[in-house]
This record gives sequence, structure tokens and C-alpha cells, in this order.
Amino acid sequence: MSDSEDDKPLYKRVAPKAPTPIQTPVKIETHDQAFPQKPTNSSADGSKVANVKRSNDRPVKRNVKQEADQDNTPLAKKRKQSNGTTVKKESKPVKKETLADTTSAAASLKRSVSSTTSQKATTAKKAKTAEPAVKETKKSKKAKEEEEEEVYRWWEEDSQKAEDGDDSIKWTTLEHNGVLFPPEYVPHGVKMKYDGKPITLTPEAEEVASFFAALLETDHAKNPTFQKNFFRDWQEVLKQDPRNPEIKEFDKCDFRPIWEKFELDKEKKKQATKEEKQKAKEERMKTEEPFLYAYVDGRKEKVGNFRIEPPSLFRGRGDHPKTGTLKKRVTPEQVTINIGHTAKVPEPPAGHKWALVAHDQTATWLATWKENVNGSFKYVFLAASSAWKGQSDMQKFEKARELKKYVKKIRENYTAELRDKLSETRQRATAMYLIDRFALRAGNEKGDDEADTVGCCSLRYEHVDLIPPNTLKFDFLGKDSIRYENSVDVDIQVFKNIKIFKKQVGPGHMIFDRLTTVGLNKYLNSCMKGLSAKVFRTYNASHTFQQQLDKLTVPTDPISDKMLSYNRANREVAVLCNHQRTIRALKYQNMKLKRQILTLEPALKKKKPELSAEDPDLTEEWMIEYEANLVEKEREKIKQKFEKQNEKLKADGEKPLPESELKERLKAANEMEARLKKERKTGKVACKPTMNVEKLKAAIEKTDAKIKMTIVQETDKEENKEIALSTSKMNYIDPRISVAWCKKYNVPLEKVFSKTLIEKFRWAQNIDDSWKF
DNA sequence: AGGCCGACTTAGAATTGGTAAG
DNA sequence: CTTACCAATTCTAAGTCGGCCT
Repeated sequence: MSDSEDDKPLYKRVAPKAPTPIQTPVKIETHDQAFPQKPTNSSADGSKVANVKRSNDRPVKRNVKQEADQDNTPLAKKRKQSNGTTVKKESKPVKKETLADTTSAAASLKRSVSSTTSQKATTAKKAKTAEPAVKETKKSKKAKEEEEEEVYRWWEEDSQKAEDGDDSIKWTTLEHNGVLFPPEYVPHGVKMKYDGKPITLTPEAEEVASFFAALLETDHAKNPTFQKNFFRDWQEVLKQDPRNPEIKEFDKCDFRPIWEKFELDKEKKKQATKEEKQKAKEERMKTEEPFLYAYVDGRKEKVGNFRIEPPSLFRGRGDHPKTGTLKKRVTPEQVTINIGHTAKVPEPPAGHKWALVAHDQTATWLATWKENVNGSFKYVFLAASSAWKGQSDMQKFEKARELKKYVKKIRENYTAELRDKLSETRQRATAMYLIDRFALRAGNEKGDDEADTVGCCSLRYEHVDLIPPNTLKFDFLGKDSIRYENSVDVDIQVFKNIKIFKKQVGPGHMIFDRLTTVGLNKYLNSCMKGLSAKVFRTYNASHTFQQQLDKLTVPTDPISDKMLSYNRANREVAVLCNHQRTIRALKYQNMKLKRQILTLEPALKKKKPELSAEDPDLTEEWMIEYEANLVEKEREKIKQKFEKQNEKLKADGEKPLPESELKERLKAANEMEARLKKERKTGKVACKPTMNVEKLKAAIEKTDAKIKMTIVQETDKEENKEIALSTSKMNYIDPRISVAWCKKYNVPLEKVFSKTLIEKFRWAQNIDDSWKF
């Protein structure tokens, strides 16, 4: 690789020839390894996985009524199409347009509020004049199943795409009511102190001060960058009105009075009666109502984040240079609305105008604005359960499944290219290895005004250590400044390559100096249409999960055990590693419970030896420390409660509790200390009189389950930092794997997905139990 | 050909709300 | 009945990546 051409940095070199394309799909993969790189138990479990029959996963039958309808175009869509809206692309750069011809759309929006659905629309329309009747039918139905909102079952339609050939057009008609602005600021008048003296602020300045005050007890408020940025922007606001006092030093500011006020407010809110709470909730719902749904081609869809983000202090993660910067209030003048030509344009708040009203049919956003801190765009999109999101979600997984056909070849390719003499190619191959095996992100370059985090392509010298003969030790901050720390054994050639690259670039520089995410993705795209680095994460997560699930599930197990297998499969998606701390605490609890049983019924000692078994994790030394900790925490708790009470008394104008009272209360902690010590010595643990053996056993079972769960989570988090359990479920693991598993083994889907996930993954729910990723 | 912009997915933190424990 | 805990949900920051512009 010391080819002279080879040593020039990327930007100085002439374009190399295009990489060898891999276009031929490989048959079906049986023994591909996926990312839990641990010499994945070579267990040949290919048999089950092997025969993937795809292509025909279209739903068999469905909904006779709909079929009778001849085509599946919902009525509303037909209506629109017939009234002249053409499908041709709208000029891309959005330009201002006046709203003409809103009448029909307005009417349709109103109408559709009461009912819109491909199937029901027919009947509903007829009942137009008899609204109450419609409502009645709905209500009676509601009795059975909580207002089962009719959903557009796009995944059951035959030829959705291709319909008009242009898939960059996302909609024909689009109706919605815009966005909800946060309420105006209401000054509270609480005076904070400067240099020990109460000061009066204009509402504007008070608002910003309050943003900070609210965070007083969080880490943000202690972060110097946060303080600095906040203070700078606050001073700017202060200066705008001469009535504000001069505030020169952050350290002389005392925000506590405002913080206390907020605490009190919270308290009051909690104390509110049920009726009051109910009323507040109803009010909230009422203001939200208009924004909850949009109509896309006449179909009702839930809107996601229709609220304009309220002003606040920017909470950047990690070491973000701009953290604490004032995020300004967004005015309607900054907000662009995207909506159908003929739809009624939502009214901006009185006295205001929208920045722009766009009709961009290639976009799925309903509204957008530019945020002042980083200059990035914010969008209002439909909710995760919508057709738009669902379709792209499914496409994502289909893309990952497609990768199955290519992955073998791709792996062969990059393995060969690890030795390529062109270092650009070699770097690419090495990076591919890391992305494939360890699920690293692509790693775009970042600017100085962002937190310094990296991904594969942007890894620098100090992020990877070489431990001969072939171990790489990663230690870097990834997305969200989450630390990725992992030591892995790699192919000897990968080890050598990293060593060479590091040597070439030196400390402080990017290891892959001739590789960019763009270059990498271009290459991947030449291997398979639509392939990019992130697909590997999806592919590996889903693939591994499917494999593990097949391997671990015992068909004859009861549901609870199957759930265990399911969760374990989720865990196996990551690698085993040290994950002590939390688990020890649980084991300790478990041990205590067992001893309670034995104390209660010493006869069991012989019958159930497992009850007296010692856990090697629970050393004397550890327990002493742990118990000391427990006692300390208890003391803290007592003190805090005491202080809180006093604060309240003070606020109510009463006199505080005496110190002696606190002393008295702290005795409880001392007793606890003595008790724990005795228990440790004697091994006898008394329990509450209400306890019995059965209850204790149940409790043990519970902690057992918890321990297992913790192992699952810890492994996932610690080891594979990048993929936390819920996240992988939500974003990386093809939901159809779970659905098929549930069907096959008769496990209710609710055991596996929360309500929102069930909604989000509705598209994945009508596959049959033999479906494989 | 590279940099920036825009739109969209992925992600952890913060908040809410339901429920078990006290 | 509170309270404390945890799972679910909401919020918005932080990525990815393609396309457009220069």
C-alpha cells in the first residue's frame, strides 16, 4: 500500500475507478454470522431459517365490502381526483400562493371529521344530514371496542405503489388544521435575587430567568457551558428594556426563589382534587382536538407533534458547545404550512400570518420552521401509526431482508479487499468490517459547533487501541454522546490495517482519512440498490433476533417461559459481558427473602437446600459496603422528608419542626443499621407478621424475574450501548418476527408490544406464523 | 466533487399516568 | 387514602443520507 498514489489524502487524488459492483444476488444465506460477533456459537441452526418463502406475503383475502367496491380508492380521494387535481409534480421550490377555492375542501374537512373511511364512508355520507344517527351507530359500537378508529389498511392493498409511477409524490389532497402554539408567557412576579437583593424583571427577562430556575436542581444548571450560554442570552434580553436592573455576574444570581415557586406549583397541582384534574384534562383535550388528525387523500391520519416547541434553554447532550442557549419563541411568521391546494388553510393566530403556505406534494411534513439555536429545521409529521410512517418502516425492513441475498457476497468482497493495495479501498473494506460486525454507525463528520461525537468513518486515532495479537479496544462517544467501550477480537488483517492507518494519520486524526460516509454509501449502493450503512444495523438486529428466537423457544413451554425466551433472544442480540452492580443488589434482596423463609420455617432447610445456597457474588465485603450504603440512603431520605415538611410549614407561615425531631427520626436509620448487622452475623432474618411462606416464594420469584430482566437490559445497554432494548424493538427488529412468533406459539401480542407499538406495527400484523425475516 | 440543505429516522431525557405498596 | 415506582408516552436532540448547488 505504499503505492505513491495511495498515500495522498483523498481530496488530492484522482478519482479511482468505480468499485467492483456486486449485483448478483446470492441464493439464500444459511450460515452467515451476524453481529453479536462473539465467535457466535457455530450452532448450525440453518435448517429452520433456511427456507424463506417470500414474495407472496400478500394478504390472502380481506374485507369483502372493500372488494365489492371495485377499486380501493377511498371515496374522498375519488372526489378530489375528479375535481381536477392532477398528480403531476408541483414545482419544487415552494412559493407563496393565495388560497383560492377553499370552499369544497373546507366542506370536506368538516364532513370528514364526523366519519371518513373507505368502507364506511358510503353509509356515512348518506347520513350527512342526519348527523346524530351516525354518532349513534358509532357510540353503540364504542361499547364493544373503544372507538376503534378506522385505519387505512394500506398493506392489504394490491398495487398501492406504481399506481402513478412517481413515488416522489406523496399525496394528492392534504387537509389539516396546522399547529398549536404554546400559550403566551404569564409572568409570575416572583422576585429572584441579585447580590442578595430582590430584583424586578420585565416579563421577557423573567421568562428566561425562569427557564434557568426550573433547571436549578439538574445537571444542566451546573454545567459551565450551559451557564455561560444562558447568561449571555439572558443579558441580551435584559438589555432590551432599561427597566431591568444591571446584572453583571452570573455568580451573584440567586434563582432559588423562582425555583421554589415552581416546586410549590407542582405540589399544588398534585394536591388538586380529582374533579379539578379532570377539568384541566378536558380543557387540554379540547384545545388539542382540532390538531389531532389530518386527512391524506381523504383518509384520516393521526398527527404526531402538532405542538410548536415552546421557548426554553437548549438542552444539548454531552459536551455541546451551544447547550444553554436560549431557544426563542416561534412566531407564526416563521412557520411554513404544507397543505393541499384546495384545502382550507388553517388560520394563523389572530393578527399573524404564516411564513408561507406550501403545497409540496413530494413532502410528508405538515408544517416546518427553522430553529434559532442550530439553524436546523423542525417539522410536524404524522404519527408513527400513520400510513406514511408505516410504509417507510416496512420498506426499511424489506430493504434489510433484501440484504440477506447480498450479504454473503458483500462480506466476501470486503474480506478480500482488506488486502487491497489501494488504501482507499482497504479503508472502505476495514470500515465495512466494523460496521457489519459491531453495528457501528456510518459516522458523518461534524462541525465545531456540535458535540464531538463519532461513528465509524470519523473514528480518530485515540478512539481505537491495538492490543496484540488481534484485539481492538474501542472507546469513543457515539450518537447522543453515549460512550461506546468495547474490546473485540478481529480478523488479523483488520488489526493490521488499523495499525497501518493509525500510523499514517497520527494522533488527533481520523483513522479512515480517505473514506467518507458518502463514498462508503456510494459503494454500498453499487452492491445493492438502496443499500446504505444503516441498513446493516437493521439487518443484523433482525437477523440475529430471528435466529435466537428460533433457537431458544421451546414449543411446549408455558407462555411465561416463552416470554423468557423472547426476552432472552432480545438479550442475545448483544454480547455477554460484565454487568455486575445492579444485579448484585437484586441478588441481595433475593437472599434476604430466602432467609426470611428459613427463619419462618427452619424445617425447609433440609427439604429445599437451594434456599440456603450462597451466591458467590455476595461476598461479606460487598455486603458490608452495600448495607452501609442502604443506611446512608435511608438517612438521606429521612432528612429530605424533614426538610420538605419544614419548607411547607414555612410557606404556610407556621414554625418549623425542631432539630430534635430530626434526631428522633434518624434513630430509625440507626436501628436499621444494627438490624442489618445482626442479620448478617446470624443469618436469621425476621419478616413482617403479615408474611407467609407462600408470599415470600412469590416475592422470590419476582426478584428472580427482575434479575433476569436486568441481565437482559444491562447486557444490552452496557455491551451494545448502541442498541437499548426498547429502541431495538422500536427501530431495528422487524416486528413481523415478533408477530409470527406470537401467532405460532399462541402468545398474546400485547405481551410483547405496548399499545402504541401495536398501533405503529399494524402493518406487520396480518402475516402468518411461518413468516421469517 | 464537495459542501450544504432538507427531510426523514433514531435516540435518550423528561413527563405522565397507572398501579402496587404502604 | 397517599406515595413511590415503573412502564408508557411525549418531546425534541442527534443522527443518516440523498439531492441540489456551486
